[in-house]
Amino acid sequence: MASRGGRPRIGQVAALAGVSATTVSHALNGRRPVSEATRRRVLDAIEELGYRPNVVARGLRAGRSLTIGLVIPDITNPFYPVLARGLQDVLGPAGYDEIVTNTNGERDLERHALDKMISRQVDGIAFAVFHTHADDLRPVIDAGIPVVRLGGRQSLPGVDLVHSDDEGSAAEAARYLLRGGFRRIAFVCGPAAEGPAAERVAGYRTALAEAGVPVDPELVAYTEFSRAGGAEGVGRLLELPEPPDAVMCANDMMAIGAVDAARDRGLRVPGDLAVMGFDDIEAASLVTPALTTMANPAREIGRACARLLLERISGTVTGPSTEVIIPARLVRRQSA
Amino acid sequence: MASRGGRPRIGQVAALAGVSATTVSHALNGRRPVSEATRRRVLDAIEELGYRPNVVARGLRAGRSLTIGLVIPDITNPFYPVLARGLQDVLGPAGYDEIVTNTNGERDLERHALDKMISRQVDGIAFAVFHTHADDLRPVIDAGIPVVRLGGRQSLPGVDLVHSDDEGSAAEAARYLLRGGFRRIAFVCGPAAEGPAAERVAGYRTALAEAGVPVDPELVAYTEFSRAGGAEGVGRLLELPEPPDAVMCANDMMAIGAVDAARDRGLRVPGDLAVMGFDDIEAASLVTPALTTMANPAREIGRACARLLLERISGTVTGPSTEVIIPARLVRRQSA
DNA sequence: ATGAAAGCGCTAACAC
DNA sequence: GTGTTAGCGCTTTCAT
Repeated sequence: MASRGGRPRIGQVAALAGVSATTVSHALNGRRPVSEATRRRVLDAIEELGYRPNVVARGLRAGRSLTIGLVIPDITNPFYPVLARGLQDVLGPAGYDEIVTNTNGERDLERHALDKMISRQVDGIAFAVFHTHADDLRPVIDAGIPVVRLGGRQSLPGVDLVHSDDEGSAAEAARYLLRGGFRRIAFVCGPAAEGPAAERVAGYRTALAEAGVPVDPELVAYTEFSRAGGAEGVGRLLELPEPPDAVMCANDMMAIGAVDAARDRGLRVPGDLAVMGFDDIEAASLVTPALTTMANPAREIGRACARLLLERISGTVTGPSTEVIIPARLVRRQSA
Repeated sequence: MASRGGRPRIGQVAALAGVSATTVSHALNGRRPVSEATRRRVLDAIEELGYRPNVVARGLRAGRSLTIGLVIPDITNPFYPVLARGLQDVLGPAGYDEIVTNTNGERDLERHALDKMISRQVDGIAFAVFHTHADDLRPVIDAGIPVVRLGGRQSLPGVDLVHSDDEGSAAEAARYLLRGGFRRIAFVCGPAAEGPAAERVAGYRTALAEAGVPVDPELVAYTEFSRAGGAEGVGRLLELPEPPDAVMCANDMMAIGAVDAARDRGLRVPGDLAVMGFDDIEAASLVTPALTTMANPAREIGRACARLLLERISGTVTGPSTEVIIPARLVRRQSA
């Protein structure tokens, strides 16, 4: 009867209260009536022994673990902690805990992490990965575990998708600049306009077109997703015969680089060149001038993901793949 | 025999391979010899069925969950993701996963999180909290779960402690400034010199004393742990009859505020006033001038914590509370 | 309103 | 080298 680590088990509580384990169980989760007197004795016994139900045993019996798995490239990347928190905002109150695994964006580790999640009997998986093919998800789907993919675009069959509204928020950013009177608005994006970057470029084009501003292809610079990349891209744009008066960057690091480049050439930001970023990383409010940017709604994405997961787990939602798109928020600061 | 969610269980593998469940088990974790031929058949059956052992059941049987709990105030605070990653660096290869809970620094939630960890049968707990008293840890200790406390100073009985070397690193920072020829070195710390702040002030004093530089009490400013606080503290210091030529700040946000204050007064950094931070947050390298700072060794702390936990779990270490102190690293950039 | 017994999926004695 | 049996701690029929 004595259990490992000296932890009391349900039988000891039952013995002390003079009832059966069954009754203790029901007193605890109220699935059938227990007389008030009995309940009191049980509760007292629990208190006295410091009993805490074994969630692992309960899970084994019930066929669910009250655990969800979060599979991400690297928790150290500032986007993911916020995402994780958003998940917990919703999952915690529902009684779920979250187990986190980093994959470094490597496909082998992603597959391995997925296997581990199955082994651990998680009730749902939130995953933000790049290299996973539909094949890799087969085992998870077959195991009947709901999966929500975070970010990315192409939805896998049987997998829900939550991501930010890249196109819409780029359009919103562009409209903000247009309202500010800027007319030669450039866009500094990554090496190739694919994935989110493509959406953002599309939104930018849409907004310009709406406003009747011609879209000059020369004003889209392809470069690296880094501070140096941003500086380099803006450097090239500023050498154009008709340089831009405003620049939208695909992320905040690039925007910081853009400010560097402007400063190096003696230009004032936003006086001579307005700069907008994307994401609203912590540093965005700390640099000088503080960055005007579109806040990446990481926390909202996490929450939406958690809600979807809970619905799938409870069977409230049963249809085919769902796609949830979360709008980004404009954060006005000094750079634009 | 068929299991939930269509997941195959060990019995099905056994049936397909024409052996007993025991043999499958041993083929899998090699605790007793299995003939090569049998092993092959088992492995083939596993492959064919896509079998993945149920870690929950295994854990129930074995009395360990291969899970450790991480209890922190808020994963959104940039220190903790790095810590979590450090833990995983060591825990992952050892087969452990990490379940993370945020407490918002509230004592009730901390207690609740600890209870949850016991219920979930975690094999160890890493916790970084403020309001937990020894009493709150009683249940965990009684349950025989190893606990390592992260940061903080006073070690609780039966609880190991890992933290950064605040005193030593403050001394190192001060020595760096002294080597740079600065002689009137100020320190901007939090509201009261308690906890880590006190250690840092002590290290600062030690280094000055070593160098034969008089320690002027006026040069220690007490203020808030924020950007505004840093600006305010430095503002006061600069109004002194003999203002400092260098300032050490208790964290990077305050250092950024210190730079603000200097700039507002037309002072150049580091020309007129050298500024040093603590922590090396991401923004430290992004602001202008980039901050010279003492890097908070969060990842190393996480690793050390994980090592300690594993040793406690395996029983390699059995003595009384251990204390591990991790040195911080000087990161030279522009501000000093 | 309460108990006894079976079983979730696995592994560790204890056989042979 | 392999199988049978019991049991980890819990919840849930099925009885009473």
